[in-house]
Amino acid sequence: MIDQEKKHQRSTIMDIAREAGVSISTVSRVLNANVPVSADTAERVWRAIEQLDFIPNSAAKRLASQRANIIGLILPEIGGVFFPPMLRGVERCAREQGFDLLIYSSPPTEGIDHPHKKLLGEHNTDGLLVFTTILSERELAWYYRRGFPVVLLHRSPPQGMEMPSVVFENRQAAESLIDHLIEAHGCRRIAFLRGPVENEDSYWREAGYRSALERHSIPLDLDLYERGNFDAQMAFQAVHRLLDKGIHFDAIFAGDDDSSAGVFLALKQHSLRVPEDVRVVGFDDTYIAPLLPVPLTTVHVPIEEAGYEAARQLVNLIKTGTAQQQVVFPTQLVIRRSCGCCQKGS
Amino acid sequence: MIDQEKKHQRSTIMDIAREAGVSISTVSRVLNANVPVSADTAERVWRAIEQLDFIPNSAAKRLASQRANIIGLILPEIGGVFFPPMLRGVERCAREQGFDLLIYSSPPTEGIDHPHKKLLGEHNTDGLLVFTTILSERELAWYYRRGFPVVLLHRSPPQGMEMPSVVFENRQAAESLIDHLIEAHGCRRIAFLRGPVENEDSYWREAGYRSALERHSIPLDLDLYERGNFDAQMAFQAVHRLLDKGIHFDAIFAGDDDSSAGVFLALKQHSLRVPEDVRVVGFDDTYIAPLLPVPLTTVHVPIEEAGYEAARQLVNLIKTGTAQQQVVFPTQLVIRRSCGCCQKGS
DNA sequence: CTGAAAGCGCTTACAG
DNA sequence: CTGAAAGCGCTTACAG
Repeated sequence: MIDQEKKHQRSTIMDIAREAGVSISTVSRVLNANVPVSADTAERVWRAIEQLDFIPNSAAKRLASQRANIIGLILPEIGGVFFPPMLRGVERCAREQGFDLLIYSSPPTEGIDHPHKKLLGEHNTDGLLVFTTILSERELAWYYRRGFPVVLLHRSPPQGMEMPSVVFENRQAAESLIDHLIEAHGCRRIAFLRGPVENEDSYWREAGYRSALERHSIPLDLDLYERGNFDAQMAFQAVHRLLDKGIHFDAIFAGDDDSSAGVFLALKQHSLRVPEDVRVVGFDDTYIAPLLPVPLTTVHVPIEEAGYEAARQLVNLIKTGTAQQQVVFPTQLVIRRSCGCCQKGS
Repeated sequence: MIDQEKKHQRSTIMDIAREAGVSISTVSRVLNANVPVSADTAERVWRAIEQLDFIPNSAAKRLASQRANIIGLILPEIGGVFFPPMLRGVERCAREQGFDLLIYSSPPTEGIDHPHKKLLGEHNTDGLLVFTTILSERELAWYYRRGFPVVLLHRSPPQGMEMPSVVFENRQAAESLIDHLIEAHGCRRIAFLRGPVENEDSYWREAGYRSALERHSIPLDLDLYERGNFDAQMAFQAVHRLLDKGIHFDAIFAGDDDSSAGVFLALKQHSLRVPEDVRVVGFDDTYIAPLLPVPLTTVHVPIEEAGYEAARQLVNLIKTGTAQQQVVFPTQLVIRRSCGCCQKGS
C-alpha cells in the first residue's frame, strides 16, 4: 500500500503579485496578454511565475471568466478501428486551440429521459461534439433550446434545428463501389450487410447500393440483405446465416471495414475463397483494410480530418457564435484485391 | 453559416434557494447529501431543482471545494487496437465514480522541459493516469514531489518513487509462447520483433523470449533480432529486412498483435505460408487476433480490466490518500492456428 | 436541522 | 499602463 504525503501548497496569483510587486490585476493581464502591459512589469511578473512555478487554477479561471475552455465529446461506445483516428483528430484540434477535452462514452440508455444532460453540458463545458446517434432528438433539442453550442459528427441535424454538422459523402461512393463490382467483375448477386438502423452513414450506403443495382437493372433481392451492424462479430454471423440458408451470392458489400473482417472469417470457414468465389468490399479504409487476409477494396473516409474539422467548427461556434452549416467530406474508392482486381499484381 | 442565438440564462443555487424558500447552504446540503436535512425541506428543494432544471456549475463547485472530480489520462498517441479497450475501462470507472475524464494524447516531445505540466496537473485535475513512457522520470518526479496523485499504467515506478502502478505479467507468458513453439512445433530459429525501446512490456517480452531459448539450449542469434515497435508498418519492414538479408527462420514472435498483422502481409508478399513455412505468434489478444489471415496464437491481456483498475486505484488515491503499490494482471496463452496447432480443426 | 458569512482564485469593468 | 473592488457560483466552518 502507498500512503501519500500531505499536498504541496500551490502558489496563487496573489503570491505572484506580491513577488513581482504589482497588483493581481496586472498579473492576470500579463497571463492573458489581452491588455497592454509595460515591458518590464511583464518581465518581472514572468520571472515570479517562473520562480514560483505558478499555473493558474482552471476552476477559478472558468468561474470568473464564464468560459470553460473545455469541449466535450460524447459517443456511443469506444471500440473498433474507427474510433482512434477520430479521437486523434478531435484531440489535436482541442490542444491547438487551448481547449481541454472531456470525453464521455455512454452505453445505450433507452427509456431514460435526458440521461446525458448532467454529464456534459453548460455546467462543465463550452460546447459538445456529438457522434452519430448517441443523443436522441429530444436531447439534442434540450441543448438547442438553450443555445448551447453543439456540433454533430456523422449525423445531420434533425428537422428544424440548425446545428452545424460534419458528415461524409457515402452514397456516391457506395454506388461506385457497387458499380465497380458489376461493371468490372460482372457481379449480379451482391449481398449487403446493413449497418446500425439509426445510423446515417449506413442509410446512405444502402441508398448507394440500391441505386447502383437499379441503374444496372438488377432487381433487389431481399435474400441478399442482412444485418451487419458495422461490427465483425455480427457480420460473421450474417454471412453464416446467408450460407446456411443456401443463398447464393458472388460478392458481399460488408458495410464497413470492421464487418469485412468478420466476412472473411466466415467465408474461410466455408472454404470460400476471396475473390475467386466471393468478392468482398468494405467502407472506411481504416488501418486494417490492407492487413486483412486479402487486401480490402473499400472507400477511403478521412476520419481523422473530420474529427479535427468538427472540433474546429465547435471552437468557432463557441468563440464567434457562428459555424458552417454543414461540412461534407469527400470520400474515395480504394481498389485493392478483395474485389478481384490486381489478381497477380503487387 | 449558422448564427447562434444569445445564451439561455442558467439558474443558480440562489434561484433554487429563493424558489424553495431556504438558504443556499441548505440547497448545497441537499445536493451533496453529506449533512442531514429534514425530509420536507429536501423535498421542496428537489422540486425547485427539477422545476428550474438546475445543474450545479462545476467550476464553482471545484473552486469552493478544492476538489475537481476530474481525472486526467495522458498517453503518447491514440492509435492501434490497444487503445480503445483501455480507454473504455478507464472511462467506465470514471463515470461510475462520478469523475469527469480529461484526456491528453501527446506527440513525442523531446528536449522540452516538463512539457506536460501545464496541460494536466493540480490546476485542472485531481490526479493523473499515465500510460507507459509518455512522461519522463523527471516529469514524474515533478508531480511526485508535489504529492500529486499519479497512477502508472503499463509501467513500473522509477527508482525511489512510490507510485501505484498497474502492469501485466509479460515475461512468463512470452516464455510459454516460445516454449510452445519449440516444444510443440520443433522451432529452432525464432525471429523476434522487439517493441519500443523504452517500453516495459517490450522489455519483459524479450526477457521471456531469451529465457525460453536458453532453457532449451538454443543460442541467441542476433540475426533473428529485429525492431518491431508494436506497429504493423514497422513489423512489415522488419520482416522484409530479414528476408532480404536471406536470413532463415521457422517462426516469428511479433511482439504484439498489431505487429503480427504486418508480419502476415510481408510473409504473403514473399509467398511464405503461415504456419506451414513460418509460424507466427503475437501478444495482447486484441480483437484483430482471430480476424487475421490465420487466426493468431497470442497471449490474452485483460486490457479493459487494467484500464478500469488503474482508474480505480487513482480514485482511491485521490479520495483516501492510499492505493495498492502494484497490481499485476495475469495473462494467458491463447492457442489458435498461426503457430501450427489445429491445422485441420475448427 | 438551518442560516449568515467568509472564502475558493481568478477576471473585468471602472477609475485614474 | 495600473490598481481597488466587485463578482463568478458554489462549500463549509461557525453559530444557533
